Order: sequence, then structure tokens, then C-alpha cells
Amino acid sequence: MKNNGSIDTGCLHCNVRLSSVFNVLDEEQTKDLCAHKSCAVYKKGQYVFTENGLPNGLFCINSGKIKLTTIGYDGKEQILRLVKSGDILGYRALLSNERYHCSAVTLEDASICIIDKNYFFDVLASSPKLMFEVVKKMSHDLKTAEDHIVSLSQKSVRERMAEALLFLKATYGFEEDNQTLNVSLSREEIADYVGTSTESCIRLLSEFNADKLIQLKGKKISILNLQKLIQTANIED
Amino acid sequence: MKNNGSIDTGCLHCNVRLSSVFNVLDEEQTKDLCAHKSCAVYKKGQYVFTENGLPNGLFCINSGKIKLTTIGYDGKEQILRLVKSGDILGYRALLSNERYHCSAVTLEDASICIIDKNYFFDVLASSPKLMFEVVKKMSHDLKTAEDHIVSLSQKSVRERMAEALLFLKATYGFEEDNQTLNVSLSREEIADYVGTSTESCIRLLSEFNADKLIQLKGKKISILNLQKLIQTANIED
DNA sequence: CGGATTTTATGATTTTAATCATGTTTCGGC
DNA sequence: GCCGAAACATGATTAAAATCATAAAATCCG
Repeated sequence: MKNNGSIDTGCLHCNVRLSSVFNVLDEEQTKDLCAHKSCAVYKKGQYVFTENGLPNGLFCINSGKIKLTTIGYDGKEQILRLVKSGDILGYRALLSNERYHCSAVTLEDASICIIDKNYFFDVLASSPKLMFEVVKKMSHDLKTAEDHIVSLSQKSVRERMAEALLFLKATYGFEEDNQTLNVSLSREEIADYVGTSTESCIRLLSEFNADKLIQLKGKKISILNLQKLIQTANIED
Repeated sequence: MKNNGSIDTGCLHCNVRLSSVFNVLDEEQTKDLCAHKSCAVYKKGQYVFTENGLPNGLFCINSGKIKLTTIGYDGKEQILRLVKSGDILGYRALLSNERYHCSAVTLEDASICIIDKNYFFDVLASSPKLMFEVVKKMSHDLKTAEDHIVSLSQKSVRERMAEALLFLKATYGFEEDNQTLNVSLSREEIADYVGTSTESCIRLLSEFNADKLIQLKGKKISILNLQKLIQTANIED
């Protein structure tokens, strides 16, 4: 168990401040932000919020990875977004004054700040710059979702699987070896993102492994042949 | 050919003002808005903007229906959103300062205003209320897109087809007879929304017709048995 | 450490929906 | 009103991926 008191929770010195939407705030505003947030530590697999819950603040990821999932039609999960450190979380429901339409679950131990709802609305109204940053984030998520729609509509499971691996690379990057995806997902979770059955997911990963596109070591996936993986994903742009 | 001069383009008297995001502006602001927009008439099938183009304003639909489409991987179209009168159009790319990632095509003759880009950014910065309205719109579109993702991932084509008909009802409503969908799409366009082949789309509509869930009269689709259609769509909420 | 549970793996079978093929109807333009 | 093109329709075949079944490997936990 870590000593919580030793964690520096000052926003000014936050290691993800400059890569977050709050990079547009000045020193004064950042101190103010700091006075209206609290920080919490989550264990892997914990819920940050759940579907149908009411937001009472904005989450900001200090460290850790999170999946946004919703329960589909036979209890099957669908992973809608993947969140990383520096990202804001739970902004959609908060901004539109709705209940959460999906749940947020940590994929590893995480440290997450929550910013008071009323304060956040105030600072948004007073800082168009921050508002535009948040809008850009939502705009990006909308574009990503719509790209996903095209993919689901028009691509084969095989293409989507390759695409998913590239998406994981783009989102979380590599480990120090420069080829191992810096995130651990179960086959089922990957299937829940790709929109296929767990068996098909396992099969395709095994195939990619046999074809030396990737290398599997437990949950760790390394990309051996990026060029060929891009080809397999049938990506144009 | 209509006489353009006879069209009242004053925003204050615009028939869709109160149902648009601009309902939050006061009289003064609305007059100002009016001074920074122009209105144009489009024939059915015309492009309002095209993929990769640069936005130079915000479109606001006075009348007419529009589809947002993108070209997928074998030239196959994907319909991403459907737009109706009172809606704003082209806001995503504009707000995030990007090129359009899809094209907008009129589904029928339309009258569309375009609001100057710089003016729009100014009024957004000066009116948090308007900004929140726009954010709510984007938030709604994001939620809709993510619902679509779950549907594409987990539902059969049959279920998605029923769902699409319900979506058309929710978006455009009925004609005066209270059962005919107030929009005309080709089978191919419906397929491009559902994410299936044109043949499967035609087949399923024929089936629904034979099963008396709907009635087909050319492009006109009437919903005869809403309850059963909802069942077929396998909708829970 | 060892047993239980979950996750990963792989083969066989079935289901779903795409594709191919062909014919009919509808519609826009002259 | 007629012609050609596009849209709609339907049957036959093929391909893709889900499901079912079983087993091996990894992980959890007392």
C-alpha cells in the first residue's frame, strides 16, 4: 500500500498538465483549479463511474489506462473508447447534463483527479480557451467514433483486428523495446473493441503471430511487421 | 424557379430559430447574427461541402434534409449522420479547425444559411450559453455515433434494419397520415446507413413488408406495426 | 504448493449475409 | 409517350464469421 500523503497533487507540478486540456490555463488559474479538485488512487479493474450514474465532476487521468465500455444486447461488452494519462474522462455526460451512457474501468492501477462540477462549469464559461480545448477533445472523439462506424460497416474482422492493433499503438505507444504494445488487454477485451467473438479474436491473433506480423507473449503483443500490418488493415490514409 | 428576393432571410423571423442552437441569443444578438450570414438554395442531390474541404462558416438548415456521408474502402458510401431543418451542419470540422471528414449532400431541395466563420468564433467566445448549446449538439452526435457502434458490433443486419427505420422515424417523423416516414431514401442509401449490402437491404424491407411491419410504396415507407418493429430491432431502453 | 477457475487455443459445424446472376419496374429526359 | 438508365427485386451460390465443443495453459487464491 502506497503512502497517499507522499503524492504531489499540486496541478502546477502535475506531470501531465502540459499534455492535458488544462495547458491553456495560466499559473493563477491552475492554482485555482488545484483548489477545486481531489485525487484518488484506483486499483486495476475498478469502476471510475458506471452507466446511468450522474456525473458530479470531471475526471482527469494522472496515470493509468481506462476503458469506456457499455453493455450491449446479450450482456456483451462493447469498448467505446480508450483513455490514457493526460486525458479527461466523463466530460460528455457532464457537459450535456446527462447520465453516463457507459462505464469507465481501469485497465491497470491508476491515479485520477476529479474536478468539481460547478467550478468546472464556471471556469469553462470564463475561459473560452479552455472551452475550445474541451471542444477539440470531443470533436476528436466524435471523429474517431465515426471512423469506427465506417470500419465496422465495411471492413472484415481480419482488417478490423489489424486496425485495432494499430489503434492501440497510436493510443498507448510502445514499451522501451519499441515494438511491444504498452497496454495489456485480454483477448475478450480486444474482441469487445473490434466487435467480434472472443474465439475469432484469438484465432486471428494466432494467425498474425504465425505470419510473423506480431509476436504474442501472454497478454503482451509486439508488432514485428508494421508495414504488413498496415496492409492487412487495408488503410488508405 | 423561385424568386429568391421573396425569401425572408431575417433570423429574427426565421421559422427554425427557436428550435436551433441560436434560441439562446437575445434580439440584439440575433440581429447581429443576421448581419453575418447569407442564405442559399440547394437542389436535391447537391453537395453543401465535400470531404477534405476547408470550412469557412457554419451551416444552419432552414429547410430540407441532408446526409453526411464518407467514402469507405471500395468506394462504398457510409452515411454517418442525418440532418434536418433547425440543425447546424459542418460544426465539427469548423470547431476543431480541421478539414471536413465527410461530405454533406441534400436529400431534397433545401434552404441553408452560412454563418461567417470568424463571426461565429467571436460570438461563441462571448456567449457561453451558445457555446453550451453547440457542445450539447456535439455531445448528442457523439452519443448517437457510439450507439451506432454498439449496434454494428452486436446486432444482426435484420435488427439493425428495424432500428434504422425507427431512427428515421425519430429523426424526421411521420407525414400527415401519421405512419409514413417523412423522408425519401433509396434502398442503397438505407443500406449505406445500416452497413449492409443493397441486396440485403431490399430483401429485408421486402420481408418486413410481407410481414406487415411496414408498407412499401416506391421510396415511401410506412410503419404499420411499431410495436413489432421495436421487437424486431431488439431494443431494450 | 495444489486445486479451482479463468483465459487461451483450436477444430468442427452452422448460420448469416455477401456476392453473383438475372429479370422487372420506375424514372428522368427528349 | 418512348427510350435508356437507374433502382428495385429475387433466386442461387459462396464466403465469412459465429457458435458449439473440447482441451491446454495460465492465473488466482487459500
